[in-house]
Amino acid sequence: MSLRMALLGLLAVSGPASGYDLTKLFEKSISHAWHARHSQIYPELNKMAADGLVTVQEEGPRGRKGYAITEEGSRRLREWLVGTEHFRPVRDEGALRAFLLPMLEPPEAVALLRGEAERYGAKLAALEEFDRAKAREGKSGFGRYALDLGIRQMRMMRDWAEETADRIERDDRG
Amino acid sequence: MSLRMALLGLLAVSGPASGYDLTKLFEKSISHAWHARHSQIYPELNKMAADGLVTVQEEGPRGRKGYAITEEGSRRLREWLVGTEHFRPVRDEGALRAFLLPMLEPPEAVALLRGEAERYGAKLAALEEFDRAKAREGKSGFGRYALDLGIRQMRMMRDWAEETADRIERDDRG
DNA sequence: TACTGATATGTCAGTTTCTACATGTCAATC
DNA sequence: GATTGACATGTAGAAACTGACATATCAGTA
Repeated sequence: MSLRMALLGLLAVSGPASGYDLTKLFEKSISHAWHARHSQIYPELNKMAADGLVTVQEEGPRGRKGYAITEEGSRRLREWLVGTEHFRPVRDEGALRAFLLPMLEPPEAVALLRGEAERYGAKLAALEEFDRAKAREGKSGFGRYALDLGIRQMRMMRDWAEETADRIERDDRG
Repeated sequence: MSLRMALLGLLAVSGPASGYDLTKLFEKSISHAWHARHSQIYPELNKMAADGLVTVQEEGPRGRKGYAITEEGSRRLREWLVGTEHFRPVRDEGALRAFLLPMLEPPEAVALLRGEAERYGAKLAALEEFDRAKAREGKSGFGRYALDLGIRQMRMMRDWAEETADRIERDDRG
């Protein structure tokens, strides 16, 4: 269900798009929240078209199909959002690794954490740049709340990794 | 691989445990990072035993099997941790919903966010209590870094939901 | 003209995960 | 003695997801 809803959301927010576009949009806009490959997206779009949630609006060069969300799709998305009890549990390998840190020798753990802090910092910089670009384009308000969340997540992870590395070094020496 | 490594980590940290224990430990200690049901855990433990990563140390009442991590299991876990090239993408339905908020009318979005803020706040309180209990038991240092991360995550999500609800209300009125 | 890289869509086999079903023991209480 | 709830392990079918394979077009450039 989540993939369907993510695709409907992207179509609603960004307007009509092809499977190829959606694959890239996933990467660019919500990769820190949900992830899907083209091998999952293409079949799903076909099923969604069969179920009347999207329509093929135009056919472009290279077999391109432009999908658009339907009334039905929009209705279903809103229902799902308001509906109380989904909540697929989080799966975050980065956080899992954090839990497993005690298995390593302190210097190894510190090296791992410094590396992660760097990666999170890079991702943070990319998201902040994206945010600035959106601000310049004048796209304000509603659409940027998720981006704000992404930025907060990356900043939190970076700070945690950095501070935990510091703490381990301090405890190791102390 | 992640499930295997999570189970090895739990066995290493908490000592020998049964599938039943591990199911509850998952819930209690790393549910905000990784999740698994007993229907996934029991078969995995059997496979891990066949692969020599764990051994059945004792057989208790009601068919209980006490698993312990082996040398080989410990080695594999450390290898996996240090090895660079994993990074399963994050899947977080809460964050996905954040992205989809623009689909709702402002009052609906605000109600949704207030509800989530409350849930995150409750989870935060539970983790903080767990942390205090650990501190009282004198379990300090290394083992608590993951718990610290969990606390930061819950606080971040709660604050984001609360502040975003405020912003939407402000924008809606303004 | 040939090559390269981005665009574009698909399938398939294997792995992971979810939901539901299924079974039985032991301790405490009524 | 019967019931209840926590303990304890499993299976099976379906859905979601991954990684690799497969194919073809179009634009720009060497």
